[in-house]
Amino acid sequence: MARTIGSHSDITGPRVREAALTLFARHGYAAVSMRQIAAEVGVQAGALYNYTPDKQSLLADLLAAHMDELLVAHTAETPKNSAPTDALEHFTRFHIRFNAARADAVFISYMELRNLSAENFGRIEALRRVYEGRLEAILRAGVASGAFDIPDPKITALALIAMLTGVNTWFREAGRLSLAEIEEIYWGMVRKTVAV
Amino acid sequence: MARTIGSHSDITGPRVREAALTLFARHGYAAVSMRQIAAEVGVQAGALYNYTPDKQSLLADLLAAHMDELLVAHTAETPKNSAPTDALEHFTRFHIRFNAARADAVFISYMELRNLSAENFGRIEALRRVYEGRLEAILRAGVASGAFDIPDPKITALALIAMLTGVNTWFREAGRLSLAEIEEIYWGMVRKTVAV
DNA sequence: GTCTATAGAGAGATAGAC
DNA sequence: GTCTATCTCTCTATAGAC
Repeated sequence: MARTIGSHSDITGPRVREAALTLFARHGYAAVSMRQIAAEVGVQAGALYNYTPDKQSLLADLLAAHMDELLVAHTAETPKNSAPTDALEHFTRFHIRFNAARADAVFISYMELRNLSAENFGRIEALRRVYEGRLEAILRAGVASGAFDIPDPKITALALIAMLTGVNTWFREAGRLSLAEIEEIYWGMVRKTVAV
Repeated sequence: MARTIGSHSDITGPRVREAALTLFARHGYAAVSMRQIAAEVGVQAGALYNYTPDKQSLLADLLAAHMDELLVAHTAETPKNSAPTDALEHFTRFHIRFNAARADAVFISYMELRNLSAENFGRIEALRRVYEGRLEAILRAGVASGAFDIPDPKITALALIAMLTGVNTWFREAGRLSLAEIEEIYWGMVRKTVAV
């Protein structure tokens, strides 16, 4: 990769995070060296330290940014005051669509938590619990209104999220099913799971 | 850890695999050194090479052994000629119970596939597909008999396995729910998911 | 079968020139 | 802001003594 002398902080910064995300997802955090990331970006390893204090912070920032984006997008796209069934359908479709568009970030969000410091781990986990809490709230509202029959809303929330996130392990753009078809199938399963 | 001079191949071998399993699950394959494994066992790093040709084979053997155990146990414990609903209930309970008892092995089976050579990866994946195929066959039999209503048995098989395996991410022996209660809740969800 | 010692490669991070 | 050079450490794997 060609490079020029001079100032590139506005370009190089995002490229570093992008390269780290891709490489961490493909080979794992511990297996990727700073030199590999630098090579992908087209700089020398030392230059990376203009953008991150160390390797661990690079990972933590990627995970935190992903969780932030998830919560912000979910808030922005969620209609207010929906009936529980509508809210659950929206959550289902949002989750599949959002995660399918960010396969690498979702992957490292599950795989690389153990490589975070205790403090960073706590921060990321708290954000994840907020997201899980939103689904749980939808389920509880549906139970309260009589729309859903669920013995344990917390467990059901975790079970549904695991089921939906599982799409990422096999979904391929060129596969047998389109994302729209997958949304339909999964919404059908979610709907029946909570049905009275 | 104390150690003695002499021959211990029958003891040390299993201890090496045990230590590797625990450490790989806790810190990740790439982050664990042969020295750490040796220290856990109570030998020097060089001695490990009496039990594995290299680090990669150690991982591959752990994953292959886990998948073999899974298929053997599932075959042994599965009643013959069950009605689809009974077979599905058995699969659900078996999966939860088997995986809860082997959290470390399940974890690395999902997390460390990318650290396998292409050949080892193909071998492990084939075993996994056999297991998924058994659930899919149950679902298809239920559709054929009219017991289940499922738009896409392959996708439903993957979705249910993801849901069931998700238990491992939060289940703790000392937690709010016993494994028996969890089995009940999940069987309730599975039953409704496939219901006519 | 395990030890000690080490070869050889590669890691993360820093210093100083430009 | 990036480079080159390097410090210091750790890694996998092997050799040879016991």
